[in-house]
Amino acid sequence: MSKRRNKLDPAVARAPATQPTKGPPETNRLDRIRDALLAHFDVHQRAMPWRQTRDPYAIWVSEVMLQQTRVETVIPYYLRFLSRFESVRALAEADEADVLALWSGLGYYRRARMLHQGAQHVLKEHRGELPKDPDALLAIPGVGRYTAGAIASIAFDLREPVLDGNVERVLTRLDAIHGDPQEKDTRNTLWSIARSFSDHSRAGTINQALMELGATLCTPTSPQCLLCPARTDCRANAIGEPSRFPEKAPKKAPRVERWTALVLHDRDAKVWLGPPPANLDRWKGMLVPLLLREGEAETPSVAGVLRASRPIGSVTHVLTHARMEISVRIAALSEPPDALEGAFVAADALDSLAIPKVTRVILAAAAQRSSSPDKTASASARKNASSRARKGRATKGSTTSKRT
DNA sequence: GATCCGTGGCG
DNA sequence: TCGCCAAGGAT
Repeated sequence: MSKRRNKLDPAVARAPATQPTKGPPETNRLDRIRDALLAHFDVHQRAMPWRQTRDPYAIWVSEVMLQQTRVETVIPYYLRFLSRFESVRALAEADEADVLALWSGLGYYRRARMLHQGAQHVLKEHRGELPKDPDALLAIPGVGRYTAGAIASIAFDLREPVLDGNVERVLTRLDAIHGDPQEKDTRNTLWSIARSFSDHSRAGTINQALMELGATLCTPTSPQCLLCPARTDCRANAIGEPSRFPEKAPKKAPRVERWTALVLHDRDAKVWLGPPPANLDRWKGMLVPLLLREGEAETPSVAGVLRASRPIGSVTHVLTHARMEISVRIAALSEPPDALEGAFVAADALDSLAIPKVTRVILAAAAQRSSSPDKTASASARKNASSRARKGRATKGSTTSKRT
């Protein structure tokens, strides 16, 4: 009974639920909302590259990239990815490192690894052709209930529902549904309503219209109800506080992780990069500087390099569930450390490698604070570092840095 | 069912 | 400045 629920003020909650001015049954309300959504979507939908194709593979790629990621962010990645991997077979036969390289900067890198495995699954089990059957789609690595419904409805015109964050928000508002959508009962209710919406000859378009509405008008804060095609049928709007829905539980604070990053550079201004340590699965398959978690013993050879290094500052990198406080140290080395997988990499080669943002953040900090930046950073890294120095501190968004 | 996984934009 | 959160899925 400790669940937090935002009980509506009873007096407010009793407000009349709009419409039935002429007493139409609920099925007519559903039809009316669907028609209004379709008419609005047909006119106002945003242009997106994956809306110019019916290739199920392309739509699959777009749906995976769009998981927890905004449309504007995805577009350039999508175009580059499809240009490089034009088919299921091309993706399946690629090296994982190349797939991750094209995913660099997009985040949630497990999506890329699963998509790669998914392509191998489709090649082996379905001869490279995406299956239509929702259950067969669900069996593909990285494809869950949402993505299976999206591919089935958008690529194959099947009457399958989708439920993502947008649809969840739109539906809880339309029916003024209480309870955290993460709870099973509420979730089942929402899937059921989503299914009723998708039971239509234009299911794929309706699904996209629901998502588009949530992304453009029915936004989390300050929704633009006056412009909404479904405003007269929306119960949250009738109540007067649409942004009260959905009733999500507050999020927990991210844990703090303390790390030391050891930036090793050789005489040619190359920087050592290697696989992340075993206790850092988050960037598995990608390349990072030497990273040591606080409290964990280092090998003798690393300890030696660590003693020979000097501190040059710290950076903070914020992720969804963790906040990394990273002490950055640098050391000059003539040869790669023994018994360490990895290599010295030229700064201008980073763009073709599988590099997470944290690598760029650490290298930029090291380049900026190095006593001889001309030898340890590329022109672009110096530019980034100096522009950050001019601003005085934080780079965009989630990362801050400071001198020690 | 709870936790974990990246990054960028915005109010 | 900082918290919120986005076309989720796997474990």
